Amino acid sequence: MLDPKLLRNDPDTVAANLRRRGFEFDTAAYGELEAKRKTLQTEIESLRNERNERSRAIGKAKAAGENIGPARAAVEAVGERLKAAEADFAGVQAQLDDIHLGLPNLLHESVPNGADENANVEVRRWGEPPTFKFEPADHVALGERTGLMDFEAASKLAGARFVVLRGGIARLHRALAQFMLDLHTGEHGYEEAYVPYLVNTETLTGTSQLPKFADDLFALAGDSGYFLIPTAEVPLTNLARQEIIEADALPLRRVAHTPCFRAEAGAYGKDTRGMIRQHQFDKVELVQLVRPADSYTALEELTGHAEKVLQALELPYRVMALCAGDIGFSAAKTYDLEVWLPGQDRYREISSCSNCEDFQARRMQARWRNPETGKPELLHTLNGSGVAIGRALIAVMENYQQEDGAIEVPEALRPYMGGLDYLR
RNA sequence: GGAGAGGUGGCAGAGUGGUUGAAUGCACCGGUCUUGAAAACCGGCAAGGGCGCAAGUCCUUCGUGGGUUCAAAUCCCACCCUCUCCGCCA
Repeated sequence: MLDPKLLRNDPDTVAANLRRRGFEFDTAAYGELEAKRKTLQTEIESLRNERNERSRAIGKAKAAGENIGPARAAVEAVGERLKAAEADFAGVQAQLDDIHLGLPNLLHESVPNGADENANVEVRRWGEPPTFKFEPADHVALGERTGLMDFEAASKLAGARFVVLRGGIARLHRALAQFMLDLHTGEHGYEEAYVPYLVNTETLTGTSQLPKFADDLFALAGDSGYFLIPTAEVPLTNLARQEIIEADALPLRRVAHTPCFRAEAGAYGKDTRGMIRQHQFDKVELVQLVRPADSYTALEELTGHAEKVLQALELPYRVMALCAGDIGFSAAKTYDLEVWLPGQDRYREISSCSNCEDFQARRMQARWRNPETGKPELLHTLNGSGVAIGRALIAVMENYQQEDGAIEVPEALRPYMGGLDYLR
C-alpha cells in the first residue's frame, strides 16, 4: 500500500511513477473520491463531537438530579443524521480501500525503463556455461534415463504440473534444501524458521497476494478460509504484522524451507515440459526486516546471499535488474538470478530478490521503534529466494550431466549425499 | 469434540453504563542527588487521523464484526484467539 498522504498531496508524481510500470492511476477520479471522503469525514466528526458533548452534559445533569428528558430528545436527532453520514462514508471509504489495495508499489529511481522481461538489464555474470563433448540433454530426458523423475506417476496422483522424485534424485532434492539452510544460517546470519503452509486472508493481504492475485493461489475446499502459501515470503514477512520491533533487534533475518503452491492460472501452455513450472515446488526463502535507511544495502546483501548458493554449487548465472514493466506488484526494486540451463541453452530465473520498502509494512502495520524519535515507524521488508529448489535440482542435473547419463554430485552437496559422487 | 476461564497501552495489570484514553507497576525519556554509576526522589511517556503557523483542539481505537443506549472497555449477539480440565490423536 502506498502512503495515503502522498496520494492526496502529490497524486501526479505517483501517477508518473506508476506509468513506468504501464499502470494508469486515475488521479481525477481519485481526487474526487478523496474530496468526498474528506467532506463526509469532517461532517461525521463534528456530529460525533456534538453528540459526545451533549451526552456528557446529560450525564452531569443526571448526576445533579435534573430532568434530562428534553436533552435526550435533542441528541436523538443528531444520532439520526450521524447514522446517515456514516453510511455514505463507509461506501466512499470502501471504494478508496479498493483503490489503495490495487495500486502497485512505487519504483525505485534506479529501476530501468522497459515494458517486459526483454528490457531487463544484466548487472553481472558469474561462471562460464560448461561445454559438452556431446549434445546435452534436458532434465526431463536425464530423469527418464535414471527413471527417478516420474511425471506420469504425478499426473495420476494429482494432474499436470506435478512430479514424483525417487531415489537419488529425491535425495539430491533434499540435499539442496539442507545445504541452503545450513549456508544461510551458518554464514549469512539468518534464523531458521518453520512456518505454517496454510494461511488466512489477512496474512495474504499483508504481503499483497490478496486481494488482487487470488487466481494465483490455491484455496482449500470448504469454508476454513485457508490458502496454501505461494512462497514462504508470506508467513515469514507476516511474522511482523501488527508488531513493533525494538531497534536493537534489527535487522531481522529469517530463512525457511517450505513447499510453495501456485495455481499458475495465467500460464496455460507455458513451460509445460519438466519441472520448470509446477503447482508445487520447494524453495528456501530469505526474508529481512530492516530500518528504512538500510534497505538498499540489505537488498545487495540479500542478493549476494542467494548468489552464494549458486557459487557454492558452481552453477553459472547472471544477475538481472528487472525493468519497470517486469517488476512485481509489491517490489520497489528487484534483482533476478538466472541460472544457466544447458538443456534449454539459456539462462532461467532461479531466484528473485526484492526490496518492498514500506509497501508491505504499511499493509501489515509492521513497525519498529525509532530511538531518535521514540515513535513507531514502518519497517522496510525484503525477500528473496535462496534459492528455488526444484529449479536448482534441474540446474545441477543439466550442468553436471555426463555422457552416459550419470550426474555428478557437486562437491558442496556430497556431505548431504553420504559422500556419493555420481548419481546413476 | 465436550466443559470452564479469559482477551485492556511496549509489557504486566486495575477498571461492570456517564469528563476513563483508561488507576498502578515495569520498561523507556528528561531532571535532582552523586567524582561516576546504582538506588532514591521529581516530571514526562499509546497509536492513527482531521483542523491549526503554533499553542492547541476535535474524531477514532480496550480481540474482530454487528447490536442496545442520549452515552459502551463496561450490557446483548456472532466470530476469532489464548489458557485449564476431559475425550481423541501424530
